Amino acid sequence: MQARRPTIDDVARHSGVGRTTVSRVLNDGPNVRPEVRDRVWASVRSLNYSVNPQARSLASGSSGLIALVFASDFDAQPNSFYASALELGALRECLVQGRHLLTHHVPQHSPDWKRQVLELIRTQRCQGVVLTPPFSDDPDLVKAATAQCAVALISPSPSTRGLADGVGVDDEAGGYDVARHLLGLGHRNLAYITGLESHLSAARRLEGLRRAVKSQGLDPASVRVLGGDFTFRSGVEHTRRLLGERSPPTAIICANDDTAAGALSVAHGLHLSVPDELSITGFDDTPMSEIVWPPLTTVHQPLKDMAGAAVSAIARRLAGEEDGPRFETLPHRVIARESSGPPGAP
Amino acid sequence: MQARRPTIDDVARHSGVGRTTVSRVLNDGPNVRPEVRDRVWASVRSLNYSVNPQARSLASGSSGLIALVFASDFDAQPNSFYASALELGALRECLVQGRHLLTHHVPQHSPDWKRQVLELIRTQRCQGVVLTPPFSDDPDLVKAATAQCAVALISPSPSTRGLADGVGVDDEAGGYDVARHLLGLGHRNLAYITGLESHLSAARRLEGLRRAVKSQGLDPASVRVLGGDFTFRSGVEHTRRLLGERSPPTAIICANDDTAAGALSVAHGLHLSVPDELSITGFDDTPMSEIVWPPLTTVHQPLKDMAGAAVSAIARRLAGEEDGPRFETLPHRVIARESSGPPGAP
DNA sequence: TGCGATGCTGGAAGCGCTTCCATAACAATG
DNA sequence: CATTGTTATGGAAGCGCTTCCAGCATCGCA
Repeated sequence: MQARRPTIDDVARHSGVGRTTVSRVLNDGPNVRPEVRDRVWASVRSLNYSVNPQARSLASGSSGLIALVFASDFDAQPNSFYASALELGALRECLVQGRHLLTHHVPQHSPDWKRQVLELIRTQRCQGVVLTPPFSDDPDLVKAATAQCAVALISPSPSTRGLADGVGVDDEAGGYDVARHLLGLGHRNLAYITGLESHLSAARRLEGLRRAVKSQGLDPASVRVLGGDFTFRSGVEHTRRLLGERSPPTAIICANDDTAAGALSVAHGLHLSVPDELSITGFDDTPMSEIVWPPLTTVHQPLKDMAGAAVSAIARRLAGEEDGPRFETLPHRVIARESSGPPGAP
Repeated sequence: MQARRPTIDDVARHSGVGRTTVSRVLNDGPNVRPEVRDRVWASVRSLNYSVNPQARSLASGSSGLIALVFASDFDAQPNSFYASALELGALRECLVQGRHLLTHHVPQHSPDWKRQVLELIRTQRCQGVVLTPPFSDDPDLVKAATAQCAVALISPSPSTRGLADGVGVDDEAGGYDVARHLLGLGHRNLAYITGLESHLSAARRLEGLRRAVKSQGLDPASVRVLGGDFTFRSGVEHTRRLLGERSPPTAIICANDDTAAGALSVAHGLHLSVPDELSITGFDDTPMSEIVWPPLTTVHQPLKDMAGAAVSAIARRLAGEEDGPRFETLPHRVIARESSGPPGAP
């Protein structure tokens, strides 16, 4: 498509220095006189030179690649807002770190998903991998990945926190906080639609919820818990079931915004007024929570920052600046919107 | 992190053949006896060898990289469902083609966005680039990109169709079809909230809309048109304005699902019943259209397939199998859901 | 039986970089 | 002024592949 591109040797010749010196300049290395440095940069500009990343990777023995792995089928719609937010955050930090991001979606229901993740790392020579839930909760996978490259986990459960660096919010506290919010509004009859069983951070939210209920002097066992899977559909199904019960809950806490949107949709279908007849809350504060009607009360998670922090943890580790696995807790907060209100209001 | 990985020479030694032969086997080249081929594959497996992609790129002089470029700020929420669907489709096809995808988000409001896109292609040695709207509508950018690598456009307007391969639906027909749907329900007072001005395919939808209106014997000029920008927010603002008019439209056609969600949200806020008092339609059929209440009538676009087709067009072109720029039209269809109905119904 | 055509194979030369190491220039020390 | 460091610099050896090309069997056909 075009003429031969200039190489480092062209730059060296053009600026009258050795190839090694050019390399030093390009990599901000030491021991180059300022005037030489300037001369080299001038040649780079005048030749419109840019380093060949492939050659650099080969020579330096490091690919610069960081994989971001999602558990989602190619054919199903992934939890787009969640995934996009993480991807954007990771992308931005990779730019800063001069690394490349390799986004990958692994069908979580395929029998060999672990192998697929590990193969990706192996064949692409990834130097780091960011695992998202529920992959970040799987000790086997995390251990195997750690043997191959630097690993950072998004919202890992306690079972994997000791195995690799991680970032996330305090899920238990998040669950506690939404529950307190609802209890404070006067709700006494709560239900929780969980995420996938394998996704332990959704389970931690439940623990927090129970703690809040107990702190109110209520029986934690009175909270109905239904096993969802983070999808809109599971919100629909479980909400239908809940509202068909003899004494339906006055508030449904959902493990994420998608599920809450499903719950909301059922309420609309039954002509229930939200929040007057039913309060519904989500989790994550994805844009979806402002798109549905009424806007969702939810727990904000700084997803982009989390992904960025994961990438920079990997970068630090590759630079040898870390010792033991470290978990970084980012702040969450309850965002009260219109989907929650006092129970039994007119 | 681990011992030296086996190289092609290790495989050659292990299977007792020359390095060249191994390379031939790995690349499915001709002129290798079946028994030798088997022997080499056996060695590959037993050594757990995998090609070093960096070395391969350098030696073959081709990076295998295809860039997927979106116009969106890192800090703003992109149109996630739209972007995710395209990314997934591109990702899958890249897997098939043995290429790598480089997703990139360029702030469309930065002054040098064109340069940014071209720099990405240049510095990363991309062999192909998939441009999404509104980048796919910019003749300058498309021309410049074509000079550097293979280009495929998502939903290009007529102004860029001749410049590079493209895929998309027939936007004009899509606009025509939703409009016919609404006219068929009895609506006579329509409004259209467009996408960004720079996004010409949204303008084509308007042309179709006008054609439908005219075919009904109405004055195309009677259709109110407001200049949105594809965001939820613009749906909110313009719908507020429209509903504040003396004779508000009975149906609002939005340039995409996000905008329609915004319109829906205003209707809810005003306690307007949708579709009885106001019909609202979207475009794209992203999952969002099933998440909002009531579910959106919208025009389905096969986004994943479009992205896949774009990648494979690039692959064909790189293989030298193409001649002139070709535009591939994929089928669209109106998905009638509950957000549209006869006007003025009880 | 002879001889060009064809099939199979491997040696060797790169691809464009980083990095080890030797060398040169110069400053600092006794 | 000789000696030891320190700072700059470039030569050369790879990194792990692909690919050109030469070499040798083998084959078909006259």
